[in-house]
Amino acid sequence: MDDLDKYIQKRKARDPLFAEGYDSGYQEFLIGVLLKEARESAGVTQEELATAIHTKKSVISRLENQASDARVSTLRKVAQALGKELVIELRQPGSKSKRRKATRKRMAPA
Amino acid sequence: MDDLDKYIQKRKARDPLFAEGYDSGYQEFLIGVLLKEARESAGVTQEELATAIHTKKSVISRLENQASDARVSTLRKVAQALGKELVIELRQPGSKSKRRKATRKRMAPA
DNA sequence: GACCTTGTTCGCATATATGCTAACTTTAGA
DNA sequence: TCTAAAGTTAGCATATATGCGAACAAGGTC
Repeated sequence: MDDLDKYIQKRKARDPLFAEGYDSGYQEFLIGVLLKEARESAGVTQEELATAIHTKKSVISRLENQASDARVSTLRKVAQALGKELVIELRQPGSKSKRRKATRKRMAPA
Repeated sequence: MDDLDKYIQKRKARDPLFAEGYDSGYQEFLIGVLLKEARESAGVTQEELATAIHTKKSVISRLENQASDARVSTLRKVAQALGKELVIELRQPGSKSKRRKATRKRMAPA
């Protein structure tokens, strides 16, 4: 899953809004990343995915990039087309595996 | 979590559409159940929850009962008001814990 | 450079969730 | 049975996601 990390770094660089959103934990962005990651690991283009769910590539791009909201049904359609299952849960905060926060090593004294 | 099971049985009885949806795995219903469960276990009324997210109790009821879709942002608001975290994942189908399918015991021979 | 594939963005139309009010139903307690 | 609290549903207005076409951008290949 290192590709995802790389992608995130890259995108943070050229997309300040994304960086802000990601760092402050806004998840709308993350869903887009999730979708993109799933699509790429499935090895399909946006257009192929779009066709599979009877829509257009512009729609997929918007889902992956625009920070906007999405309906559960939309996510489910995409997930299914990618051979995945959409899972929605309510968790006790902090109860699980948030993505590790790049533990920064202390600088060695100069 | 037996209360949930009881609720489901009860609702299946008086709501055929729900029964159909639930049994065939439609998840729109399940989200409503999830929300209701979370709210009740938090011990708040629909009206209290509604107030917390600056809306009306009718909205909460609709979320919990109507099989309709919902936006991710809406679910997140509700989750947060209940002190929960909304988690969305894409899973390999069958890779986890689907709710156990009421294993029916074989009838004893008459 | 020209070309092709893939992805992004914009603008608009349409579909549908959400916000709200009001009336009704259910449930629980006295 | 009466009452009050809690929940449900219907109808309508509004906000916003989705569907779509077209133009543009980024990358790769020749």
